[in-house]
Amino acid sequence: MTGKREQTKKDNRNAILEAAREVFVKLGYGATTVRDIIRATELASGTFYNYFKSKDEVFQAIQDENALRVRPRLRAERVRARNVEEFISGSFHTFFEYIATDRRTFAVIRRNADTMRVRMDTPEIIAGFDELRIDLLTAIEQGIFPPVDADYLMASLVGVAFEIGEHMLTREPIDTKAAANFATALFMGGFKALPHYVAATEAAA
Amino acid sequence: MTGKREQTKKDNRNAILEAAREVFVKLGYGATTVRDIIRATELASGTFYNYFKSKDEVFQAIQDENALRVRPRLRAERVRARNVEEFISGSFHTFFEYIATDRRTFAVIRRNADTMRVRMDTPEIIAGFDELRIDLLTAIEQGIFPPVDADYLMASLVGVAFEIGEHMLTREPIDTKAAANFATALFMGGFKALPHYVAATEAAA
DNA sequence: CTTAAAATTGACGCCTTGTCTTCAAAGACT
DNA sequence: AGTCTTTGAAGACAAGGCGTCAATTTTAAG
Repeated sequence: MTGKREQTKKDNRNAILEAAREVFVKLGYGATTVRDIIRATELASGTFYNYFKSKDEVFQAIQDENALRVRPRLRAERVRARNVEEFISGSFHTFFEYIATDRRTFAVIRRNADTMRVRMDTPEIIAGFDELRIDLLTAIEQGIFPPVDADYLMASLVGVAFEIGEHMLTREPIDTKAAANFATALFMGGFKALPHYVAATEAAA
Repeated sequence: MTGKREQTKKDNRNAILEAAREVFVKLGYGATTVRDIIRATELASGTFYNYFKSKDEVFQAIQDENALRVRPRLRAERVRARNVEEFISGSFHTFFEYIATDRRTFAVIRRNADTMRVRMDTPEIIAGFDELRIDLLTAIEQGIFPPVDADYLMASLVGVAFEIGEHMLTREPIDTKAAANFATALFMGGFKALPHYVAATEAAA
């Protein structure tokens, strides 16, 4: 017995999310209203607010779901890595393949005519960044990576991934391998030149 | 004689922009309304629309002004460069110093609680990116740079600049030189490893 | 001084927002 | 099965934003 109450709750939430995805792509994030979203469902306007506080929160929920889909893959890739190259190369390949495959989802993420860029501050996405930073620190401790500034390195990886990812999608045909190779080569060469670094807290210890 | 009409026109426009900067920082981009902006001036609501179509357009105008402030400096740095290192290093130093200095302006640019990230698609900013791409292509032609994928390289530079820039601002004290050195080293090392590349159009010729 | 053009004003109609009361359906208890 | 309680969907409502426009003031020109 599932409990009818629980079931409709899930159904309604999904209906709203699905409608939101649809409408965000069609109208763009900025132009869509909460009413646009519920109008695309069978529900009443007041019901929306039982599930989300605003259209922003729906957007976050969608982003979180996206992040949850890629994060485990990225994580697995990094844990499996036995050296720097596998770490970097695996991450880029996975990420680029994801955004190339999941185009429909990425359409929501991507630049909209009247909104900014990627929403990067949802809990899940932040958690993903943190995970990356910790994995980098671990790799440095284990001597897989040279002791560079993990925070800046993370920032660089993220920046390159998103920017190249976006350019990659504008090319025809979409070549995720070429994009990943470019990014990987950049970092593989760059590592050797990076200034070595000891975090302030560790230096004090 | 300046012409009184022209003068008040400029004054009004500036008043709106100044009020907008103030309000965007205070309330965040998403939460501010056109009314909030004009309320922070002496003007009437209708007047706003003689100058801008929406709050979005005001935001763009602010971004454009910002871009116009940095672009010439970046350009000069690149034109002066006699080799790869000067090109890269000069650009990063200039950019990081700019965002560190002009904090108030950057506060508008930076992540807001309820909006996304940087608006990257205003005409001036796009022009700035284009300028960078062209400078890169020129440098490649002149043999200063190896023949790499200029588009991806530009994307990487931009991604790294913005992401590291943001992290840099969270550290105390703010060390623009260290940030620039990190980014420069990454690319200096990375270059040598990048796959050589001939753009499709040129390859066809 | 008169007339024409330009630009500002603020009220207006339309729309969205988030809230709140009402009420039907689901589940609990006997 | 019958009654009571709780949940949550519904949809009306007040508050307030949006963009427009006729009226009015301000500047420039003749």
